[in-house]
Amino acid sequence: MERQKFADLIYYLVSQIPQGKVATYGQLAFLAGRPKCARMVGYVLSRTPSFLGVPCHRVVNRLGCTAPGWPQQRQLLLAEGIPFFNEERVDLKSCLWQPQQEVFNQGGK
DNA sequence: CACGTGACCCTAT
DNA sequence: TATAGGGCCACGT
Repeated sequence: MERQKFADLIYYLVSQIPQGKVATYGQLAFLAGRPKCARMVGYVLSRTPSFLGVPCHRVVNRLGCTAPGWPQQRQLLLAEGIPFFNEERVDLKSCLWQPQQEVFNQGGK
């Protein structure tokens, strides 16, 4: 089941997003080896059972907009200290997760 | 099988 | 930064 593997990978990647940081759908799609499947990432996350404990609230679109129809996401992000420009947008400039940082950490920078 | 939809993204203006 | 148009992929009808 490629799709299930894709979903698992997305869940894994999202779970790696540190608190106080956010990632974009395109970013996750790229990391999952499917740069053109940002929509799939959104689809997968939209159907992610809460019992999996995946912090999907740390995922926003490339403009920093929170998911439509899910106002709670904003509160969750605010609770982690993520600054908002307005009701729908976060300040990606200062909160965007940069996976390479993790690589550097592991490599012993 | 065709068509519409969606928690998206890229390029051009 | 905002809008408009096109592309992508999986799913439901």
